[in-house]
Amino acid sequence: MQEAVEIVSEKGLNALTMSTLSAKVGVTEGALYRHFSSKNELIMDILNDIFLETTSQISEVNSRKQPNAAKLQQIMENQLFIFKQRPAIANLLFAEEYFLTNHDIKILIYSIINTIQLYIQEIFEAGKNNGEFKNHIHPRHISLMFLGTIRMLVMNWKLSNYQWDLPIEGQVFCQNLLEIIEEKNFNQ
Amino acid sequence: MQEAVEIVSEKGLNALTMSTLSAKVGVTEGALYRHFSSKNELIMDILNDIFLETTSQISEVNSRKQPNAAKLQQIMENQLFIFKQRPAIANLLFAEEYFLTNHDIKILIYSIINTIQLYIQEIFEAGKNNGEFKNHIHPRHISLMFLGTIRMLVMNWKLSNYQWDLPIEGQVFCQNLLEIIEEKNFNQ
DNA sequence: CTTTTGTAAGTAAATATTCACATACATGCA
DNA sequence: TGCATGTATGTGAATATTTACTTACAAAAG
Repeated sequence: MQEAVEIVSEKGLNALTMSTLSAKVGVTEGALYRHFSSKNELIMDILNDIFLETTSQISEVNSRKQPNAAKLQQIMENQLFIFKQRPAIANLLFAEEYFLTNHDIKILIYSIINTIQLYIQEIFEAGKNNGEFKNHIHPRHISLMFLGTIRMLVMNWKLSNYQWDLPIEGQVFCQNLLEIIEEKNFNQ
Repeated sequence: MQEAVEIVSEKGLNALTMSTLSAKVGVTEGALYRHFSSKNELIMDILNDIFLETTSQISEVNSRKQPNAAKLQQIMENQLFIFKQRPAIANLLFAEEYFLTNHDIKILIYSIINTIQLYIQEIFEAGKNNGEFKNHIHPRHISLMFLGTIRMLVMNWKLSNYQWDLPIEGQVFCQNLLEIIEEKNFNQ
């Protein structure tokens, strides 16, 4: 699974075939089928790992006692750091088109993104309730914009051939968003 | 080209093969090669059409004499309406992964998205300069968030099996964003 | 001795692309 | 009008390659 993620990171999802994977691992294709009944199962296992890793990281950040603005900044930083180190994860999470034909994978990606969005949404909700953020923001909308920003950043970063630092740029964006929605006279 | 777009709209980018396309058009595969030297050329021709259509529409909206907020709303509405009617266009524009291996197509998609973002950015810039939007927004950041929101909306819409109306939901999001950045005491 | 894990060599289907050949049709010429 | 010629457009069959996956058999390990 690690080698598979590496292939996707380096050469994109299309380069991940049972043939290239077996070559990279150093076994025959048949050997792969001893461990994964199909290529889809392999991908779904990887997606499940990503799911667990991501949600555990977000909920860890969420459990810390600190302003909600700080939580959001840390989540974006963590997430972009992961994408920076293993771009494959962005490829897989945002490749809904690629799996349009496969119902199971579509459902899985859907639930992953949905879960992440709900986490973010709750943070905005909490910040709105304790007066940290302005009262007229809509947590559901802002959280989707938050994720959309991450996605667009990653896409631009890739299209620019990784010429700038993803996490740093992400911090700038996050600060800008927070500036707009933060209540000026808020004190913890 | 129209039939190709339809295939992508209905069954995704992976379903677009010279075989399926020729079957849909009602000719043989060889006939397709009388008009397009390769599959990539076909896709690039389609992308170029999308490019022209999109930018002409945006600049038409931009030339109207009206508040910048209204321009943004109209652009989002137009764009989501196009995506609603021909989801393929979203597939193609946002399929950077798919074309990771093809340099020409990557460059083309890059320039399309870049151009669109610059248009949006200019509108935010104008709104900032004439006091319509708050002074501390960053046009480059906001425009990227604007596009990210559109993209995320389209993705959610697809993953939800088109269960809600895309343009209407887009309007709600747009109004929310504008509420946050609009200067309250602004009068044209 | 049984289960796990591997190999080598296949499979059928799909892929983009090409080729020799056929038809349709407009234009130019007698 | 009647005929030749060139070009655009199509056919049908074949190409080599790649794809995910399978099967018969062997080694290894507990």
